[in-house]
Amino acid sequence: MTVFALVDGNSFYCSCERAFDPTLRNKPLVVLSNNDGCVIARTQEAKDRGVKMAEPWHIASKRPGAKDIIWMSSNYALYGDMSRRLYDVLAAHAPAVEPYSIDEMFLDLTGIPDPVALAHRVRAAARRIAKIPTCVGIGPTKTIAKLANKAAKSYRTDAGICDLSTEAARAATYAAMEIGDVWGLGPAAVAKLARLGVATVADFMRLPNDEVRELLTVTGARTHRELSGVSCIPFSQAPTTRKSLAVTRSFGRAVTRWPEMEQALAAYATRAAEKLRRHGLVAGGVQVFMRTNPFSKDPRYVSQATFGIETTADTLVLIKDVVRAGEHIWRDGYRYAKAGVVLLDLVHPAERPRDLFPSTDRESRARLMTALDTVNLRYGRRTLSPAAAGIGHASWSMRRQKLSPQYTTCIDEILSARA
DNA sequence: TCTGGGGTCCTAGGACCC
DNA sequence: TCTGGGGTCCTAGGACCC
Repeated sequence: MTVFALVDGNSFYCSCERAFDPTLRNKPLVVLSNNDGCVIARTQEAKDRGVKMAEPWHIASKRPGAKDIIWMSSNYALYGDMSRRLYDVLAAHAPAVEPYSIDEMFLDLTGIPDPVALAHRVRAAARRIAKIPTCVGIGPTKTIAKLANKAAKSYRTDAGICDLSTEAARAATYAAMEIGDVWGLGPAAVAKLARLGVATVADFMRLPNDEVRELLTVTGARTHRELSGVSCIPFSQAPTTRKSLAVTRSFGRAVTRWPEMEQALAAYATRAAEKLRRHGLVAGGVQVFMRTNPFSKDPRYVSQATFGIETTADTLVLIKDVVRAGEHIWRDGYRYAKAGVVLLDLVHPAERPRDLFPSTDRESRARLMTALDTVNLRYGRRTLSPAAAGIGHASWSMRRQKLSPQYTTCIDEILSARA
């Protein structure tokens, strides 16, 4: 039986700022996004004053009661550094750590005699050494650990730790938690479930898995299984290579002339190429997009172009290609609010993708398909062969699946089944 | 007036192939 | 008149995450 913990830095960006400026303690504080547009972190004191996550600051700051809130521009170099400190503290206490985001890390506590005691030690050390207050959620799957973390945050009396390892603990908590609190179920899923009268996690668990799959596709079904205690999202310490990389910006002022857009795209392409080299990767494709402001009443226009590039392309060639693609999708007469450059299909230059589908005789291919079906079903995915599943037509993209990390984790299993 | 900047995965459907 | 079945590759778009 697996045991996972999710450690989450409370109001992480704000806590980082407080670590370096103790006068900010006990004060309402928010950290804003680039251009100081939106609120991306809030202390409890700021939450108490009604500031919402991702709210435009020009709205939130005007509310009565928000006058004493201190705001800061974001400092990602600092937050990245603090994140590494937090990682070091966790790695010193737990057998395995998987960073999930800048402020969240999963621990694999399988086989640890007293996970809750360890969680207490981790929290104390994180506060003492990294100066970051944290909450810890514990459960047999990542989704349950995430939910436990949420619960630990909600019930502030609870010492910042919530353990949902046992069925009994889950039964009590699920009835009290809204379905929207579940990792993986967003607004669209919540709306669909509401139509079935599903409001709490307990309601959700009363639905059969097949029905969930029908309603929310394979991802929803996987979440459902995870909540029932079956671990479907594997723990992995090895950092995965990123698959894409983007440089996008909202313009401070609407762009209406091509030369301005051209300059912006050239700058984005340059930054993207820098990032690419910093990671030691090469790209197989590029996407260029531009759009008008979706919040405005102005005529709307959204367009993007995707094209392949030689992985050896240097920055100047990339800029030229990006600008040419941008010119292609540019239309006069619109007020552009945002544009970006995305590099796709990133790989390490030396890396050769493993060939899962060697051209073989009919019979061994059929055996491979059967093996894939088995594995896919176990991981809550739609089965590979549409014919085998009685589904009308093939919409299954082999390429996508090959690149999917979850698929990769099953490679050995598949290959051994094939043998 | 002012509404972030990144990411991942899944589904659908068209073009094309044998 | 009948109009397959199994596949690849690509684009577009939705949904979700932090």
